Amino acid sequence: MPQKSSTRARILDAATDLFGLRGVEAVSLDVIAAEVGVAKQTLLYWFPSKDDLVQAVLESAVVELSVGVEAAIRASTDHPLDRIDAVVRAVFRSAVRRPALLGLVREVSRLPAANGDRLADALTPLVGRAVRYLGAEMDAGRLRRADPRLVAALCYATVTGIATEPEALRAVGWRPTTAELRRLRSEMLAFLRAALTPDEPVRLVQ
Amino acid sequence: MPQKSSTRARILDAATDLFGLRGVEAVSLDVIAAEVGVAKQTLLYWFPSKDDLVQAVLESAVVELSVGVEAAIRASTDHPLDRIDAVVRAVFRSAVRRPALLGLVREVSRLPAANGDRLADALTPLVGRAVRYLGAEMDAGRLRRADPRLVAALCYATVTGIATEPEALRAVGWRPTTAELRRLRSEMLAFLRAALTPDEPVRLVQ
DNA sequence: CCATCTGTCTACCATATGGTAGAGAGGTTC
DNA sequence: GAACCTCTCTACCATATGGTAGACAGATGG
Repeated sequence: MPQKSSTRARILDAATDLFGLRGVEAVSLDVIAAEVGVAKQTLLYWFPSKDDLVQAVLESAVVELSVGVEAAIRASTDHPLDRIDAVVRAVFRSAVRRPALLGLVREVSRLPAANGDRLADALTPLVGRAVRYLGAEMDAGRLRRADPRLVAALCYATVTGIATEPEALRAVGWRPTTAELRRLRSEMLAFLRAALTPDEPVRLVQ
Repeated sequence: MPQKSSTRARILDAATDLFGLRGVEAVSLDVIAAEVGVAKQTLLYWFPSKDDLVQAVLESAVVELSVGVEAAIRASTDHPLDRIDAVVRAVFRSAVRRPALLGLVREVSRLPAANGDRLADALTPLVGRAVRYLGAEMDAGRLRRADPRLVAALCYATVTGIATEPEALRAVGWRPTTAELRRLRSEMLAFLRAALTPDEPVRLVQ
């Protein structure tokens, strides 16, 4: 069934980019169908409703992101600073290759409840695992002591910041080149590392 | 003209919240009108088109955010770490009081060109000023040396991270209380401070 | 007391949207 | 070769959307 997979995959692909870049509610089935070069009803043949399409897009996006992250984790040393670094870099690579992916993540909080909930079911264990990992490394003294959930949120914010900032900055007139982006990423990682490294005198703001 | 202002203001208010939380394209004029308790045509009387309404919402949001930030800057010491701290706190206060505000900012990059461009015209000088300020403070050795545009982006990411993370984390099962949020904010500010403080040995990732 | 102006409304309209019904083309199986 | 299956299409449909036309109520002012 080569034809079958091909059309379905092309629809999923176009929908991922359009949903991620413009927002789920802003993109109509007609637009997606036109982009793929197919009748809307062909689209509805493969995905019986828009909700089904959204669901499929989210699931494939999670898989696409996870694959890169898992590989990066396996390839990294076991020091948490290196591991976090590797994960952030992996997500960054995904985001550069496919800006829509993190756009989708950012989109989650405004999804209709049904889709959002099912996605939450998929993500909760992943986040839980990360939080437990960070907590254990803090106990071992290899990360600055803090609420591990906060650190997870900080990493997430850094990553989405790195990945979606260019887009936002473009809106205020800064159009970074690829080289600038790479440097920006390195500096951002250095900041993250500085923020997470333990045993440095930090003036806490109470 | 008390009646006049009142209806217009109520429309602007409801539109700000709905656009910011659900996205501009996802919210119809009917929904806004119903929320305000007024006929759609009353809304179109005050804002001749949806684009006009969006524009007005963006402008008032920029003003609302700027007022708090400017006040925080005036009230802070002139040390950049304190000043950044004050600005971030001010934005955070705005975001807690009105979660839609940062949602709108996040929304900018996917706005139709006309609105996006006009907003960019309003924001570019503000961002430019911040970047020049950060650069000067780095030259004076009071901030870690880096690309000031990056630092601006980092602060922005931190703020939107702080402000929109709760929403995103709720989607993965963590429902932070107000107290947790406050602590989370403090820790995040400490991280930011640690990342920006100069003269600390930082292991740079090349 | 008439004219005007302001603000809100009811009644429409053209278009776009998500979705249904069903036909037909091409291959596979018995 | 007839029945079936897979895939794509054209033709619709009900609803929702942004927007227009114009009526009506009340204040204002000469």
